[in-house]
Amino acid sequence: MATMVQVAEMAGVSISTVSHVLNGTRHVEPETKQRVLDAISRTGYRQDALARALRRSRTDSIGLVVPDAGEPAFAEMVHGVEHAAANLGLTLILANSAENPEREERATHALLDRRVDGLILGRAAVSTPGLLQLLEEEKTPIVLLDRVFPDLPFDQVGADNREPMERLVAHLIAAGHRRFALMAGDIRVPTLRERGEGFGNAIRAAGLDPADQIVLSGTDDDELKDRLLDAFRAPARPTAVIAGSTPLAVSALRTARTAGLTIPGEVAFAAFDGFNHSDLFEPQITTVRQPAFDVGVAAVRLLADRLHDGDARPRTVRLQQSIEFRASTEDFPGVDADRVADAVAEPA
Amino acid sequence: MATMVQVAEMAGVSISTVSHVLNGTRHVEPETKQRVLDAISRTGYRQDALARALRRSRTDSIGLVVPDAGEPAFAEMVHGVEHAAANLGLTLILANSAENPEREERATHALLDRRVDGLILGRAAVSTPGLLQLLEEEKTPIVLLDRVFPDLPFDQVGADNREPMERLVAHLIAAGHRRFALMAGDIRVPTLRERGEGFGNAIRAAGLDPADQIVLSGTDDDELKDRLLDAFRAPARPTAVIAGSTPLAVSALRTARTAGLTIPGEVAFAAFDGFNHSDLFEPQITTVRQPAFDVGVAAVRLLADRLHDGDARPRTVRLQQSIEFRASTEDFPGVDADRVADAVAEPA
DNA sequence: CTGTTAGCGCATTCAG
DNA sequence: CTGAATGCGCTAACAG
Repeated sequence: MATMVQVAEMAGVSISTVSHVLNGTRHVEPETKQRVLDAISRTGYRQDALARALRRSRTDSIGLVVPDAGEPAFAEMVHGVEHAAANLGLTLILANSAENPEREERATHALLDRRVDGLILGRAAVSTPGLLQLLEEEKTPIVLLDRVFPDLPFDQVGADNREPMERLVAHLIAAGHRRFALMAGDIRVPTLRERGEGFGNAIRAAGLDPADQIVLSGTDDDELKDRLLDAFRAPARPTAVIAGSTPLAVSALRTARTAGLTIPGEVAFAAFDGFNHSDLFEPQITTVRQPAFDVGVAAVRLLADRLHDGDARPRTVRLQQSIEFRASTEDFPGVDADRVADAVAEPA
Repeated sequence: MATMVQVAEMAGVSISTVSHVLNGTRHVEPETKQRVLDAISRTGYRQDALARALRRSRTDSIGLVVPDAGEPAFAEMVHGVEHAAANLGLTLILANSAENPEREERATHALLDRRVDGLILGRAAVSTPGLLQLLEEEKTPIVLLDRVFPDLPFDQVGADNREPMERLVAHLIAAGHRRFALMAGDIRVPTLRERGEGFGNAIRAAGLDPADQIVLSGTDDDELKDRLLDAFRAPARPTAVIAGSTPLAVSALRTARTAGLTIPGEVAFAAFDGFNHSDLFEPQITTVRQPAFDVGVAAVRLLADRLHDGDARPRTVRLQQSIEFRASTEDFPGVDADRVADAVAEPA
């Protein structure tokens, strides 16, 4: 590979001049400039991004750590981040922690050691003390992605999770549902916790008895399924199930199948994040859709702003989710009238 | 950030010694080594990957360019590549060409300029002359991903596309189908071309009349839909539709809906790549499933081998696809007996 | 067993 | 308007 030295020799100028025509950083006589340009194209010279970065102390790259590259929602965020980064001329270094605290810390260090100009971090459900300390001390701008932590002094982007859950549950209550099962999942994850909170808010706001609601939280998928199955087989089974994420939705759907319950005939169903092309398949699932691509874009935007003004006050951006109402919550034959009467008779 | 110089000063040794304890590259007296280690932890020193890479002429990173980061199959490959790269201590620089030749060339250059140790390239449907020339001249190891080009002197990984298509079509023919529609898509893409070829092979092998088959190729999605709709409305409409990719499957399903045809009641259907969790939804779609994650892993493996032995003969690896047979091709009430008789009476 | 030194390829200050 | 020289932070001869 040719270096500036060979270009300079061929053009009969100093490497300083080559550098300046390359970067347009000072005036160069048109004629010499042309000689340099010719030498560049004849040698096929290309700037070495590494050496340039070392000298300038900027890499024009950003790092992205996601907690689960396999989940479609995160894959979409990666897509959005890549897109926005490319638009700014930044290259993207990607790492996946796979919800593993050690991998998360290692990946974060690896990216920082590569001197990324900024880092977008979707934290794992649980982080190492080392990572938390690193976050505190690190000077490189960091944006937290998807999983929003209230008290951290970082720019953060995520979806608004409580509001759509409240709206969804209110909708189902208005349709007559009184007993819900929520597949809440790992509530150490802010996203899932917030969705769970939205659920609680809606139940209380409607004056329903929280004791009638089944909230299944935990990290053991098999156990969640078992508990949901028990609920399905109990005398007063839930008439509506809400899943807080795609994996939880898969578990819920499998459990409904195991229990022999049809959707929406025997149980209503809705999911956050959900499945692609839900409009094409039965059951048509009511879905709270997160603008995952845009969340990624917004993260880059926050990062770029911070790169530009390091002292601005940290911002937390919440993107709105939309609810795609479909048959899975609409076409059920109606809730058992007795049970509805019970629930209404003895509000919380 | 602390540099080796401060560590060396604090430990009372030369930077050379610091470097050697860091890299374990020559023996250091246990006692001095300990002093260095102490100084490192007290200063919070971390190696600068940039400077290290510049000096060593290796970045311990690899580049990945995908043609469509939004397609789930490629997202899975990205996941697989990241996973395998991380296992080898390599960081991943990701770029998306979005099927745009200029972006592809720009991205490839950007990664190469960053001196990635190797590059995994999923080519766009059409590349610039500049990219082709670059590929020819470039010394950095390159592995072609997913889209296999027969005559190129590169390591390549992709799925075997002809065989499963042949098997699928044979299966459908055995079930009585004689008139197919293939959503072939952009046959400049090797993957789609190979799937199309597999289709042709199967038709010929069965002695069916190619003229009875409808092969819809092209890049204009609306036009493909229109032509499929025409086919659906023709007197002798196809009894089975095969989609060569997920986007094509979406188009086909929408068109079937427009035409008011039920699956599999009135038309059988199968798709390559398909949808996640197809077992949970109706219609349950027969799917040719590509091991996308493993394709990504295999690409890294090829690249690592090449990094280790640059002179080995280029290899092309084809991973096998599995066919998930489901109701969409199984439970149709049967093909129109007359038409079957016709087709059998006048073989190609 | 350890230290000194010369670059890796570039951007940039300082001279001219 | 252009060139010479310095150093970003590190590794790897080379020397002792």
